[in-house]
Amino acid sequence: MSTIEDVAKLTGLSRTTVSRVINNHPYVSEDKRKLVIEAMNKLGYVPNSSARSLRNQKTDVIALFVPRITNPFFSQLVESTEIAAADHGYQLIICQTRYSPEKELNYMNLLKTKQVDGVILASLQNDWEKIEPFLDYGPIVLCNEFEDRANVPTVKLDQVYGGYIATKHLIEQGHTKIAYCCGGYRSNVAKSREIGFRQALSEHKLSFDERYAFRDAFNIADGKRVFQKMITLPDPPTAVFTGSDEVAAGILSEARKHGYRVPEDLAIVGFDNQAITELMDPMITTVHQPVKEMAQKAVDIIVEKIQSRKYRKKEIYEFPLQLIVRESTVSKKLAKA
Amino acid sequence: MSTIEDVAKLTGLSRTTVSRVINNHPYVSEDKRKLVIEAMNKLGYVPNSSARSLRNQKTDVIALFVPRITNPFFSQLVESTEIAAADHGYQLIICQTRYSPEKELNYMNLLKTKQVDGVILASLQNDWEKIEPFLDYGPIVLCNEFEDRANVPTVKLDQVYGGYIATKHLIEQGHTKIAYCCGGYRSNVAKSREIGFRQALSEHKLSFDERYAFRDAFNIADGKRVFQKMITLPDPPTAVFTGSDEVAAGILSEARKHGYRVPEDLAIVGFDNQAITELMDPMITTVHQPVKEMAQKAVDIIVEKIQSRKYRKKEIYEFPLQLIVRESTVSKKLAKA
DNA sequence: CTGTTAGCGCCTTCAG
DNA sequence: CTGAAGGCGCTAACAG
Repeated sequence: MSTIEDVAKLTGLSRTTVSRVINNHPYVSEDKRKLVIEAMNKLGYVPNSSARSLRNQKTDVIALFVPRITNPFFSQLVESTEIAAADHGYQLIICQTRYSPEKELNYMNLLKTKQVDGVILASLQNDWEKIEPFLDYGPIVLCNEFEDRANVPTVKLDQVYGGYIATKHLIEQGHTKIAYCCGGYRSNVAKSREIGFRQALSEHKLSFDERYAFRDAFNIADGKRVFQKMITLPDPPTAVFTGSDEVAAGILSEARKHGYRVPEDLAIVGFDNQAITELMDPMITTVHQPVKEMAQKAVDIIVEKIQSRKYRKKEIYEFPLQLIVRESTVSKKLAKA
Repeated sequence: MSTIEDVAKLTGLSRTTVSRVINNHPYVSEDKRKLVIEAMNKLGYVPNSSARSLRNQKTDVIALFVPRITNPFFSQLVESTEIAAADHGYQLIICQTRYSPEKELNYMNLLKTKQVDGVILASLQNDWEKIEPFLDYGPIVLCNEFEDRANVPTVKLDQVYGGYIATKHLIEQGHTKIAYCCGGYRSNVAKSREIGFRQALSEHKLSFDERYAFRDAFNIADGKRVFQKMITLPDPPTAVFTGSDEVAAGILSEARKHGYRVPEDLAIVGFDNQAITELMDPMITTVHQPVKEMAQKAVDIIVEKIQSRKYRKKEIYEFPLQLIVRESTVSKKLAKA
């Protein structure tokens, strides 16, 4: 466990000079530089990062908050964020809030204790007022999730539009009884999709039926459960808009089990364009989200904020969403015609 | 950004006493303790973690190496590891090697620079000889992946048995032409499964047919590709053993597209027991891996090693695997009978 | 171009 | 029960 001092001694130079070599400073003669590098190799010397962090007041680590990493949307986000962060020389700490405000707040202390240089929030469990004070300690960037009151950079997708195009597509297939099936009461992502959903409805003189609304569907099991409930309804819907491909797949699988034909008896549209959509039979119509671009942008921004040290400015970066029509909404014969 | 000094001044006490309060030391009078806590709250004081790390020679961070986090097996592993780590008061840094030995080696420097207290390797891209020297700097635990020459704790699953039971099951369904379709030439996980595969074969007087072997299948697209190749074979297999549910799903989906009936024309067995196996039609027979238990154990061990400072002892912890029979290997009528 | 010096914020002997 | 002082390893003035 050699230190800079050891290298200095071995070369007969000062710690300063060694430090200069480490940090690629100019004004070091070529021969001394070589001498130092040689000594570092001989000793297997590597700078201690805690010492550097303490001295430089930065850790080169950022934290990414997600509810659960096993949600494929978020694992994609984590993957892309990790790659983008590594490109900038940053390590990534994963914080799974598991939808708990307490856990989220607790992880926020990473910023206060200076264990990370910045935080990317891909989900938000607390009121913004609880989060805002942490801006005293470092930058926060919202990525995916968003919040009107948040005075920070936000990288998001146009979820209203996403809800809109998916629903409009369903309406254009002739459906009038369309269920709404999303997850998260407090999430603005879900709220926006609902706005888009309602917008498409009202544009076509259809009204929102609260009996068709399910707002607690996150995963496959939820999808199955929702299907069960739906079919017990007096006048069941003929189509369903969902907030994730997992939910859509759950509904689809349960529908199949009950002998329902998709899309003839029930049309289903998913969200995220996960791999599963192309695996299911029928393949699931969905909304593609440019996760990679969003993650990349979020990292670019937080890196920039870490340097500029201006944290409290609201800037919105919005990426477009795209409907991908497959078989779960359009009967195969028609689609192939 | 207050420091311990600020708290000391505000209370009129010394830094030492404040430090004692922070670290729950005994021998601090109750009133002074309260005084300090009050002052900390007033100032919003939180200890600086870089300074603590430097002083204490530990970071309370561990690194987890995975090839890619979007592989559902690994995202499950990450999820469980993060939770277990948090329970022990550790943060988790994610290192995606993307199957690159260089990236892996590069991330290993986290140990050398003392940015992390320990490393959990869930995959291994380098020869052990390249990894071993890092044991000078901290503990390494193998989790999932393993290696004979590795002189470190290893938490693994009985992959030989996994390959064996899956293959045996296929044979018992009457198959004699069984394809082997796994990922990773260097991975001992894959190698072990092949051993189990061959073992089942030879126990039933069947021989391994190299034409039926595909060792570069990792994901859905690979599965599709493999199916295409398989059906062009002169005497194509009637069953296929795969190393992951994604590959199995890819094969299944492609088979369906080509009008093959599963399991009648082609029986398929997956690996991992991912959610997708119950979503596909037919549902996929697979091998369940107790990921959560494995992750939990790996964290327990690395935490213990960090404390004990003995890194170079080989210990094997093996968890059992379990065959889960579904529809992709047993025709529905029979299964329901 | 190189070295001396003073901390970054914290904890831990060692003395009271 | 409390405090003074040194140092973890590194870098950035400030002098030469």
